[in-house]
Amino acid sequence: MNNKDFRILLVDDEPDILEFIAYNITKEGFEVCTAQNGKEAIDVAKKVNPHLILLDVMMPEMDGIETCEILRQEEDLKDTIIAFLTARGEDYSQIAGFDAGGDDYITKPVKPKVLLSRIKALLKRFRASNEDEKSEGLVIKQSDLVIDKEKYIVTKSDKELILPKKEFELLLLLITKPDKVFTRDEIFNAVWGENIVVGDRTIDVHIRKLREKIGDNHIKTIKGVGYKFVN
Amino acid sequence: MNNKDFRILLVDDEPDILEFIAYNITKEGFEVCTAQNGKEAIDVAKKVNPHLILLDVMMPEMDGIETCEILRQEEDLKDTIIAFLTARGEDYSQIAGFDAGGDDYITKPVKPKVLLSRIKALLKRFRASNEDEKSEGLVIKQSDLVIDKEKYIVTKSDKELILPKKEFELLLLLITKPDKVFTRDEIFNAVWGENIVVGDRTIDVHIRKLREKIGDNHIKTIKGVGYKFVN
DNA sequence: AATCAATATTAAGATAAAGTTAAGTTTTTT
DNA sequence: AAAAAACTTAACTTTATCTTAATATTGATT
Repeated sequence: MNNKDFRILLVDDEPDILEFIAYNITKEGFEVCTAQNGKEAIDVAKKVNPHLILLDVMMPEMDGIETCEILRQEEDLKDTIIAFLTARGEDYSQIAGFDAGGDDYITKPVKPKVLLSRIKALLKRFRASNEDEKSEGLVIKQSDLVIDKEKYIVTKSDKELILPKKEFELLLLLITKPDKVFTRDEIFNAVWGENIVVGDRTIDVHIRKLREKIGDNHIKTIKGVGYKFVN
Repeated sequence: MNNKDFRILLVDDEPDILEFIAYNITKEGFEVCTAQNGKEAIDVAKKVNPHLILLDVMMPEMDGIETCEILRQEEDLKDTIIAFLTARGEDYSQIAGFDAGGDDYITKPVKPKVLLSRIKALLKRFRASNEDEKSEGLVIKQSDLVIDKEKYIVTKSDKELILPKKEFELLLLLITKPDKVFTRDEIFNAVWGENIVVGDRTIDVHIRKLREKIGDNHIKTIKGVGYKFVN
């Protein structure tokens, strides 16, 4: 997949910024479209179905957060990555942004190089998850476990287990690559996200609950390294 | 690439802060060096060529912004990430920081966990560009041994061996260059890290345990020089 | 062959990492 | 608004792994 196959929707109310950023990402070969407010953004998004939306938080009328929440309800856009553009110091918006379904936030002013590096990182995630889904389908089977990603259900030898979100995602992560050791950092990034900070023992507690439900012998600890799923 | 392979230069005029932050990032295994002013920072940066510089903005004589501008002129430091440390509310400095070539800013006071999360996010960019690691095969084979880095497993003629972290890394080091003699210093630097001090016999004990598991005839002692892996 | 520094061997002690539990928070559901 | 569920934290326990220390062995050098 080439840069030119990625559609990026850029939303900001200031024409200067719009032009500046659009220029820089166009130069890298991405396909860019723009919108000046939340309403327009939603219209354009529905039409072009972009892979990535760069969404300014501070906008008149409908702000970025609100726009994001509406975008997230759109079924077609569920795979779209949404990154917020926020002015420095707007700590609150960062947190709220994640609640609203944002995947990342980028603080303005941002240097073109940095921005592009962030965009590429985000799109890499897209590539990765896209390939996963195609190759693996929505149901994963490993030993006595069947995981249905869509239904959010785990079946252990024909018994249905209902796992809370975090436990489910943790299991899903480990099980996608059986035997691979996932470091704590990898797990945090994948399950909690890069910018969320939680205590050291949180992961252990979730591992424990998982083991309680799927059996002790599936998740193995490699002390000082991480955890892995084994059959 | 391991945390201990990342060099971080920390610059702040207040010894307390210096010590506090240094303590916290050292604990995570990063290699840290410090400087108390802009001039010193430039000297040290040239010498150690750090991956990341955490630079306090408010410093007597030469402030962080100015220091950054000078650092940015250094050819060797063009890949170095520079992040500013600023007190909350110093609005101006943040903007100026980006003009000066900074990549990020972090507001003080900062909680250790948050700081570390930010640092890891910044260094991830480095890792990403340095990504030959992944393509560089995760499995190494030598004589009857197969080492799987991803799974953290060593297989000796179809028998799985589980090696603890230090033993695994030690074997990995030796086996990447069969027949090369690694001195004790080289081994310490690679497996333990530059700043960790352990007794002389520690290495012998690990070698012994390795020999116990993979067979006596693979690791050869060159008295007075070091150890090497032979087939 | 005697010497001596370097390495080997062991087992015990120390340590850092992970496990456990229960009590707080927060979020979601009713 | 109350209740329940999910998540996080914190204090404490356990354990695998690492280090040390004491003693033995090796092998180069004279």
